[in-house]
Amino acid sequence: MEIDLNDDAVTSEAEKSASCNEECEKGAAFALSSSTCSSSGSSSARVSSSYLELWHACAGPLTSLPKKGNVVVYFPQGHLEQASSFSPFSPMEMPTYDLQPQIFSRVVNIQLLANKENDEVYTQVTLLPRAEYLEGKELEELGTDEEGNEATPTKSTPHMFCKTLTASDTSTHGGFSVPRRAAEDCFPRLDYKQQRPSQELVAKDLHGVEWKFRHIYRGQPRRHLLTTGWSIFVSQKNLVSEMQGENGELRLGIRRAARPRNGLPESIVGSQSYYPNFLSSVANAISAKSMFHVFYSPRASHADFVVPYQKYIKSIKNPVTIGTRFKMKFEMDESPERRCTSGIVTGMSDLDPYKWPKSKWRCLMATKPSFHSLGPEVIQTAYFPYGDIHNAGQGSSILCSKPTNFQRENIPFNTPSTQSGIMRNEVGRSDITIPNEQKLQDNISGTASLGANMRIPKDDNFKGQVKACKLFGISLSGETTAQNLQNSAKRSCTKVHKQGSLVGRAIDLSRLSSYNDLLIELERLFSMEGLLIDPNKGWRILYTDSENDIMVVGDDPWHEFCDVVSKIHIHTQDEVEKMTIGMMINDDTQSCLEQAPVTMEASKSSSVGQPDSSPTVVRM
Amino acid sequence: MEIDLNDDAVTSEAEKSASCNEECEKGAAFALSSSTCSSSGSSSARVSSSYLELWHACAGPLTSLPKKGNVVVYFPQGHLEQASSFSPFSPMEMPTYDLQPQIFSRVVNIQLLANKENDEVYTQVTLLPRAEYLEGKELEELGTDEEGNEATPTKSTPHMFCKTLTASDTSTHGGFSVPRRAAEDCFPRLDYKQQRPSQELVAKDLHGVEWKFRHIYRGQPRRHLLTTGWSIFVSQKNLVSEMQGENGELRLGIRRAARPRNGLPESIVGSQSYYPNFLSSVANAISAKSMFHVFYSPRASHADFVVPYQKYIKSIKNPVTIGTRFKMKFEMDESPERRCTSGIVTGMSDLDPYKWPKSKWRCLMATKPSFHSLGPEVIQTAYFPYGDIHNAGQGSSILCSKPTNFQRENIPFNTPSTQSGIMRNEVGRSDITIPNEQKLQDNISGTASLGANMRIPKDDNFKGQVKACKLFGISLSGETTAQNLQNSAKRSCTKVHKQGSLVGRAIDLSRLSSYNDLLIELERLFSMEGLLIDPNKGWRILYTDSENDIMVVGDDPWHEFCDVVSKIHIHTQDEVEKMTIGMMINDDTQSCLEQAPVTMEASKSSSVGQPDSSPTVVRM
DNA sequence: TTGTCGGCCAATCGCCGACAA
DNA sequence: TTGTCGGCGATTGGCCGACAA
Repeated sequence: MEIDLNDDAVTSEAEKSASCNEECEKGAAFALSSSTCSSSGSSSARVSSSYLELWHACAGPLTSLPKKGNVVVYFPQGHLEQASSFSPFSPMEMPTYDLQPQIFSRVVNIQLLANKENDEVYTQVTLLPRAEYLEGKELEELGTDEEGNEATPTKSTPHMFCKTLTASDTSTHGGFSVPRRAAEDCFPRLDYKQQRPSQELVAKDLHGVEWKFRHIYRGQPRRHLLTTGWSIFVSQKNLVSEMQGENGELRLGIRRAARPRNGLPESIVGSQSYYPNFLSSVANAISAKSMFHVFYSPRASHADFVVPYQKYIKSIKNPVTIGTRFKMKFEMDESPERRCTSGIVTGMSDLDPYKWPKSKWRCLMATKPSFHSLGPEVIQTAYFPYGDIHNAGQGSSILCSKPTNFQRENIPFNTPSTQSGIMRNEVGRSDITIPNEQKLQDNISGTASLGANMRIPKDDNFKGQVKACKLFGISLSGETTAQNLQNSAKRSCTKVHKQGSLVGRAIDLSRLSSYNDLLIELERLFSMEGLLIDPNKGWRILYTDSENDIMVVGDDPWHEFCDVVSKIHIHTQDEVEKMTIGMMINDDTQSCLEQAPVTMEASKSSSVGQPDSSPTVVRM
Repeated sequence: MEIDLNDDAVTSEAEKSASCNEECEKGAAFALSSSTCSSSGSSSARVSSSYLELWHACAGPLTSLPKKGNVVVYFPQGHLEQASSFSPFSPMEMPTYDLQPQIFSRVVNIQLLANKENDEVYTQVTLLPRAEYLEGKELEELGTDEEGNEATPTKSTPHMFCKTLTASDTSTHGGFSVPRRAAEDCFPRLDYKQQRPSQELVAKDLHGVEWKFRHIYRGQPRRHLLTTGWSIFVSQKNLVSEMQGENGELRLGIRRAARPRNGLPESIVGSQSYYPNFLSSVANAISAKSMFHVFYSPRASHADFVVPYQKYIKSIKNPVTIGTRFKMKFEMDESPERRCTSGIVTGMSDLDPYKWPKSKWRCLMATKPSFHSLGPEVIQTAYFPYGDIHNAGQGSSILCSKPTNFQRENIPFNTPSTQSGIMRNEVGRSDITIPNEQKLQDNISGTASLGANMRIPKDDNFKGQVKACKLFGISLSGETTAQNLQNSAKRSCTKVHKQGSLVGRAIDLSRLSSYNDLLIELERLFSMEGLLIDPNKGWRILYTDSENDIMVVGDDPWHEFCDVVSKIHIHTQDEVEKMTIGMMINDDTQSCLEQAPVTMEASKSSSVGQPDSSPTVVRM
């Protein structure tokens, strides 16, 4: 845990602020400012700069937000993805109201908020759909004033310090030891002529709640301490606290070392999980040309589903192609250092061509890596920080070289630009594994890995409908395969629902040994003899997996399918096509299906010391 | 705050239980039971009886709930009313999707839950819209089995005591003083030969969390005390606690003196407040003939918007007319006594004739009085316990005399029976005030009153649309009325409903060992010898599982079926086909509908060692 | 029968400088 | 410069019976 101290009165040490942001990846921020405006509610139109800085200090250095008035692209698919991760409903049960995969909107408002339950920061973004923005719209027409114009704090952030809380700081035995420079820069000056100079500090947290501390300068040698009041703060904030200052008083913020499980308040999570139809408010807003709200937790690991329009257009115009090298930075939960990883894009596809054809969601962009549901030993999924992919040379650590000729097998590179993209990779569905290159922490028994693999289609039944190619990934150390312990199957049978029928059946997969067995058994259960085996009869079989994703039956190896399936669905082809709004089935897309394998090969590590973990190249 | 103590092992003192419920209007319930089944999750199909009793103890004596399988009337208007009370959106902004004001549904499931934030009880009701129930449907067609068939605890509730916590009980200075009778009835017997006999008690709260207490008998004179562990419980539960017992252990529940501001968890409140379109899920469910969920907090003051169908029909057929005298009971926040009030109906109207024409919401029924937002001095609004209005002579305190000639002003009495009803009264809109008649508490500066007034239409613009007359009420106070504890079965049996029969049966699956046994038993129960075994006789057996899915009986291994089944349904083949939403694609596919399920033939179990995992063969 | 209190012992809190990394 | 610790006084926790309502 760390602490930031910021004094608005001093604005000269930009580099200090920057380095602080660097260090404050996990911890608490403590800041002091000297402005005198009254305490501002979160709904107040004017948000003080120190509140802004505090919020960003808590959010972490990787968080950037659009500004009011910016045009952004909203991805309902991504929103749905976030919602369904909390919801008992599968995405299949969440109607999409025929929403377009990309919704161009203007940011009417953006509120920087904090979860009262755990002080985690989050935002409420108010969007006004603007149908007049089209994908083809030229950048010139929009001007470039919005370029990179995100609501990040200014570099000229004044005094602010970070300190990782020590055991002594958080124990009940004593108070908080204030680094000397921090106290001198950020606290009112004490009268050092006294034997034990002291004063009372009053600080506000992100909720506006005041905290009082006794600040004393004592000991031999002398040092600054926060004594009375500190222990209460530690316990109330659950042992992890940050502090910020504002409004002539101190301000407190919190950023915990570990990624939050619940970045959003339960009340908001519930709003998306208890009612599977939350997207209808978006549909309503679009038809009524009115606003809608989106909640987003930058600290939680969900991918950004609101993306600046400029970056979106840039990505469209500069599609990532197979073979593109990349590097990405990310934050580790348990380690103070920033890690980097790199790799090569090996494939692209639509994530869900049924419901969201032509969606650019996660195809042209992605976000921070998602580790929250995993132990430190295993990293399953890697996303890309969307903006940074194309920000090479702008201080970003993401490097985008031209596509190389790196290739393997006979994978064609003819990727339609409208469909190209970077796909996430999931270890759980892998056929191959990438060697680990780096341990994340010595004291962790397992080693962490950024898994990366590819799912290989083995069934031609769905040819032309699924562009099944996946991408790659990268591993860092430790090779523990993700085990789905979540097979909470109290039942030995898997439920099967047939479209149109409220009555489900159940089937014991352990008694079957192949997909063929499954088809025969399903045909028998539903008296559909011959109808499922033959794809021309118009039936399709899908399933919901352990992550609530709707998948096509037959892609995975049989035993892996059995491990992850939670429910099987029998649908008519017509119904499946309804999920596939206007998707073109042609040779171009089909070709992707036929390319199978994937192999990857670890490249040499360029790392020195350790900070930036070695890049890994994956190729197909 | 009060405490209930309940010992399942003793079931003989019904009157004690009743008086306990009487006293426990506010406080905590503490109960001890001796059953030995393992801790049950809230999603478990079988809920222990002590959990049920604890829940009801926490909910308070006025809470009654429909049972699974009951037909109810769902009022989206009332639901919207509840939602908008939390929401930043006005009801006007919440689309109603052209829902009918009354939606007839069958209760598929009802879960008794508790708010983890504050232990307040609430329920999740799963409803399946049943369009075939019409307002005009005769009671006779439905039979009377559902009459008063609410899921309230039985009269035979065993040992349970109530105690209002004293200052000493909740201070940090000491422990909890257990009333002697309570300790003797509900706690394991101590060895009184010892000088200071003591033992450790373990209790579970509604969330299944265990709490341990040292129970000691000491002092001069001797008394029972809970010492070690008590103060932690007090602080964790925020100074107000109740306790209940179950499963061979103690159980803890909480019912606070004051009505909760947040009966529902924030996550659920948020789901209705952040998204103004939550009713769309209802609309979707109706069009898809699928289920939807309703959350309801009996302790919060919202009016019931799910009402038993029978009571609804009764109210329709016996409309309250202007001049009807009534009496109603209600709970006071600050006073342990039950209060009664009485009055005369002076007018009726549609509450919102614009959005909800012909709505019976609150016109034919109403609920507990709503005081939560008011100080003790003024009681503004009075609702009627819907069911009791017509329950005169059944132990209810509501008396319904014939309409008197009571009238006031020149309010016309021409009330169409289809529109007549009792309207709530709101002081805020009153033109006249009814004198207060009784102080509720001497130490309250103001006097309590059940405000009662009348709103007089002053604008003829709405003539013919708004029958604006209101009613009023009179404060009585101090009058304790009889308690009507509805008995309902806490069943070890699984209910079976046969299509076309309003009378359900129950079957003890633990006495059966195979599907074959089940079929034979079902045939015997319903005098259907030979009809179920033979699939060609046109009958099908379905069941509702713990996840509320409707499944075919026979697919799962027998013991797993027993674990997850919550209700068994015997349907005709025709009816099952109706559940299949017409999806004619071609003749081929149609064929599978006609054959549908189901016959099963339980094979002999070949298992050794695992008796119940017998394979089951199903053929069609 | 039980609510409140004084007595009293133990545990913890939390402020201090010493000391050393 | 600052993390940890021993010392130690103050506070609180919490068990006991006395006493009286």
